[in-house]
Amino acid sequence: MAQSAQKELMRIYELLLAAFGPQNWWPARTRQEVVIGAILTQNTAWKNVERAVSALRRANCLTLRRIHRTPLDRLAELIRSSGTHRVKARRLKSLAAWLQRRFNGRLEGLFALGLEGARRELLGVNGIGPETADAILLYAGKLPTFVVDAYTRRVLRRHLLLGGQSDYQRAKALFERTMPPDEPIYGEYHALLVELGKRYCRKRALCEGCPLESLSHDAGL
DNA sequence: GACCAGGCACATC
DNA sequence: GATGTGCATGGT
Repeated sequence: MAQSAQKELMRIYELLLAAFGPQNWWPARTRQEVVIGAILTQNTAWKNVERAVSALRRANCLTLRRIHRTPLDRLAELIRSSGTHRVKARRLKSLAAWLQRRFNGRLEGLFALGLEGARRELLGVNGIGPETADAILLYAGKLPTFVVDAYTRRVLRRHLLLGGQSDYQRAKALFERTMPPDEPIYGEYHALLVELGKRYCRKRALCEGCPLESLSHDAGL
């Protein structure tokens, strides 16, 4: 089973890569921008995040140090377009304050703890859950941790690689058990799954034309 | 005018 | 431990 799951996951990866091409995530200029974007994109379409990032850039506020020094209300106004802006402003502030306090404002200090240590630290910060933590570790820290989102779980269930109660950890463990810990591939794979979801997972409709249609267990997403 | 988007925290059962 | 709800804007 482990062997076949591995083949299945690699097959899915190859099909998605062939269909969509490399996604080259994360779309950001700096590591701090990745971290900020990871908070802003929570439950939000990326297009709306881009507006918020642009506003932060115009305000010269696209680092955690600057965010740390920006008043909450001002910050919330800058990121309004990303939705739940008051919540996200609080989360960005708590993250920036924590990084300043704990690592003197430097992400290097965090990532130097290694994957497990840095992950534990991040999960202790208000507003950072498993998915956001893994996105930060993978795309900003270049550490090989797999990012699981709702689409990913749906794909795994659909292809019978996971049962009905597929929580975050189970899905993540499945990928990391069956694929070598390769950071570029993990990054590309997650991005491809998001792209798949965006194109074919709307409204639970059967996914006609989905690149995974040819796979045995696929009956739509 | 619904419904959704690259979630998370918190309350409740 | 599972499920429900608030957060809130902009696109379809």
